[in-house]
Amino acid sequence: MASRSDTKTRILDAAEKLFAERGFSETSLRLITSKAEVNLASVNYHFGSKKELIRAVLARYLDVFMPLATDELKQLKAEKQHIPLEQVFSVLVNPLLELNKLRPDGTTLFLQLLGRGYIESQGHLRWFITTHYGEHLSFFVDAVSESVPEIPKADMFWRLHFTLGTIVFTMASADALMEIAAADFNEQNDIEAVIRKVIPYMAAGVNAPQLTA
Amino acid sequence: MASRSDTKTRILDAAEKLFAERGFSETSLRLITSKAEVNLASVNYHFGSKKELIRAVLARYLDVFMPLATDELKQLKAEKQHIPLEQVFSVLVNPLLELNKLRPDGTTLFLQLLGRGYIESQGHLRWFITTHYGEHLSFFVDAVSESVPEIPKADMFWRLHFTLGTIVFTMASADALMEIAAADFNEQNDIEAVIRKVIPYMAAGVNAPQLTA
DNA sequence: ACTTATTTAAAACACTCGTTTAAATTAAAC
DNA sequence: GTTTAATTTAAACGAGTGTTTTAAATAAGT
Repeated sequence: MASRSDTKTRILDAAEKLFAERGFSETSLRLITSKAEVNLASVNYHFGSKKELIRAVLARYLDVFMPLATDELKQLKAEKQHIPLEQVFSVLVNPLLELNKLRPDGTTLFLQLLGRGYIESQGHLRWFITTHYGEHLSFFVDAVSESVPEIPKADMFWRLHFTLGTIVFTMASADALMEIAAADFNEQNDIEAVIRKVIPYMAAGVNAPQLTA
Repeated sequence: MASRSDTKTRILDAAEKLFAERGFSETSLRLITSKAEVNLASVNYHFGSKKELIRAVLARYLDVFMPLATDELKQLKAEKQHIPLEQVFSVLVNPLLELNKLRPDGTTLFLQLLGRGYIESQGHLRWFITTHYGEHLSFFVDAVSESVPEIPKADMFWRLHFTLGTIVFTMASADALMEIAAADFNEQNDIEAVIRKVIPYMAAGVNAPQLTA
């Protein structure tokens, strides 16, 4: 069983699911390998260490998502010179939904993994993301700044991190929130609905009026 | 050394600092007790278990903060009938800053602990907070709803959780963010400055215009 | 077909964790 | 001052962790 190296894929598939659900440090290699039905040692054989497995799990999505997002943004910038802020954020929706074609629940998994990563990581993941995808990131950040040029760079720094917190936390607990919304308000949401709910919130936040003491 | 039961306090003081810095599950009892200069077993003797220690650390702040916040809000509601949303959020500022009188860096520690709690907790902390301080929480939530009555209950549910994510994430990484802001923008911020930056963001987000596809 | 390299397998290693036990110490009660 | 209770201490327990090692099985190269 487990011919050739779909072992690697089996590990990645099992790992991403468990990582998204319970976080990185709360997920043991033994749990991953038992769910993947592979041998414990194969993780270290194929990935070297748990840290590198975590990076590999994220890279599988980032390698698809980042170029897609950059492409869409470039296309939009070619069409018109000034882009409303909300539209900059909306540029991310399609690339995110593309991930569902990559794997079942790909969008949710990716966003939750990203959330876990930013929350848990003691640097190694932050470092990995910024050094491997830094250009895509700053391209996006620049586009945001151009959309609302009246906001000082320093304030923009803070507001974009607020935004990061908003989506990261929302996605890390998206499953629980969707359940509650279903029970309390008879709202049957999927991840796309949540994304479309959060975008106006973030756009309004980033573009908030200042010095309103 | 460590006469009577300031052992309990020494443990709480050391624990809250470490919990805020590195999270609950990443902080071992051995690290706590060595920083507190007490015996390892004293944690289980005084608190029963690590879980109960975590709850005790949070309760020490919540018991002060929650009544203060409710009082301020009640006072404001007595003064005028309609309160602008931003003012409802601002009600939390003074109670938060009061915590600095309780202990050095009390405000930062509390907010970071709260962030860690909401991120890490597999239920036991969420349960603890809602059952012990649920009345204060819903009193605040109701005040928010009254400030922006045009927003449907279901949308408000989502937006308040977005808000929770914003502050929780911001506070959990506040130290790192303040360092970056100092290096990149020569901004010397303290926790109060960050709070005052985030409030307009959250208020604008909660009050964002709808269906702006 | 035989050899070489790759992959899988089972077991052990070395370590950390929260918790418990039982004895020693300190404080309180009378 | 003696007895009783509360607290501190050192040591061990048992379970779980990521990683390494060694040998067996499988696939590839020639």
